[in-house]
Amino acid sequence: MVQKAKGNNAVNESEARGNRLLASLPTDAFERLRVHLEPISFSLGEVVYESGGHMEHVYFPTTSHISLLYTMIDGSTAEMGLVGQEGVVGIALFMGGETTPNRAMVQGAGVAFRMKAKAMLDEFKRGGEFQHLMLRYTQALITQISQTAVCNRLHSVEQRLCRWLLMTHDLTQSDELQMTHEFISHMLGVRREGVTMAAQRLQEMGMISYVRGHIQILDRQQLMAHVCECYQVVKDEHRRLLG
Amino acid sequence: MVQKAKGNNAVNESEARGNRLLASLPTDAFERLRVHLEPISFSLGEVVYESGGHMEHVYFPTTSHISLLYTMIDGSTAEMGLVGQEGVVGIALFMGGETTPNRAMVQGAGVAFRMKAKAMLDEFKRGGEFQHLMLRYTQALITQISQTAVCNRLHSVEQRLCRWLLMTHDLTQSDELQMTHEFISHMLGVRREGVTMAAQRLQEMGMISYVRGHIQILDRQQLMAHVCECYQVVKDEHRRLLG
DNA sequence: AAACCTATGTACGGCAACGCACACAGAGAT
DNA sequence: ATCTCTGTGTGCGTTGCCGTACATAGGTTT
Repeated sequence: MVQKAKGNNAVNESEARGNRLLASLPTDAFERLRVHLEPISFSLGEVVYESGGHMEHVYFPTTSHISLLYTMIDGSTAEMGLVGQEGVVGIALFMGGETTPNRAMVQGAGVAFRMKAKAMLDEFKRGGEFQHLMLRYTQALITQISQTAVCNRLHSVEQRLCRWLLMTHDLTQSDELQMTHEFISHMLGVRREGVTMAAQRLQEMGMISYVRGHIQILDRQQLMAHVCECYQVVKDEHRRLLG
Repeated sequence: MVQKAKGNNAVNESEARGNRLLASLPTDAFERLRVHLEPISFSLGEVVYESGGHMEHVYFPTTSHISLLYTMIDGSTAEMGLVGQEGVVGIALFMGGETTPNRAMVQGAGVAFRMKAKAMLDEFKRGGEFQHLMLRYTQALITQISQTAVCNRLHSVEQRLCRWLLMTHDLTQSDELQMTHEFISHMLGVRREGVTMAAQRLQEMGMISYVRGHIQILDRQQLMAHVCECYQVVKDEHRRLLG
């Protein structure tokens, strides 16, 4: 579940730079952080942070991606944000809150680099490029969450499924996503049957094809044409902030 | 619409400290900012920031409160957050984004203190208590937006109306809110008729009473019993972060 | 007091999504 | 080869909210 790096303390640079935030750091900042980075292998469904729980690390995903979820008292859930190689999990640590009232769960198996909170904070407090980058990313995440709020209110399950597939595809190297309708339903905050019906329609239109937990993205262009504006808004804002 | 302070440059301290963030500042930080503060009187419906527009100031509301809204291409709107005396409008300026893709609109007429972006940034970059406070507030706002995302997905118009009334009441000194069903419908992202129906039910249950743009909060306890958990989650998290 | 505007009330058909129940099928286990 | 589990398909009736249309009632203007 949690696998440490092989022998030496310093981590492979080009691997760690697979995370876009780490990749954007100037050499000196990266070198300071490097010794504190530790690769981790995440498996699907693993809980990275529990709601309100103590956070010991921040995580910079490279090939993995992580959902930010809220769970209601009655057990129903909905996703508010999605973090992959373009971001970092654990912003509450530098924002000063230490915890958040939501859960972070692995949505795509893969690798992330983690760092102890203190090491991260030391660099953050220098006030240089690292701080800048973390804050700009946080703003991009705010846009994502905001757009999710509005999208949840105004758009159909089918449109939201398109958006979710596109976002997930952006974080995945292959065209095949490993996830069941059931899993997606918890992310979108709808019934499993609702996902099945929407997925059927997308399949009929030739955008995707699926069997038992494997979804193939067949026609990204068509998905883009079918999705609500929310997808592009978040994408554009991310590009504007972090280029 | 925009009224400047009377004679002297420095603003009345106890008035400006009506904003809870300014109130929490240590004396030295407050004194540095003080000369840059300027009182403004906002009227209902006024647009503070346009989506994607240039931001020249940050605003610290005291008696006013401001909605953060997103407007879709087709003109439909929904609120993602609400800022009053406990917060600040314009976080994008210190987060490094300079603008945001959403609009800020006055939802309750009243006063705010504004400050030029540069003056604010100079203090922010000192890395002291002001920076700390702004970041912690931003985290509280993230919680509010996140909870709105989830609430929009999982709760009924009636529950969301309760939440909205309670939040607005918290930012208002009186028990009377000045707003029409139409206005509220744009905030909740539903039809005007939907608000009318929900408001009727709350009135029948004795929680509120209303006539033509005036809503009286009659029984806060009952509203609290009727609202979804989202209200308390946001409230608690805010207290934890900024207590 | 009449005219007018704005805010709220009411009604009707329609649809998307819900909750529940159960059938069927792919994939691994015995 | 059969069993079992998990994932997907389908069919109800129900409900919450939508879109539209129009009626009534406070307030304001003339």
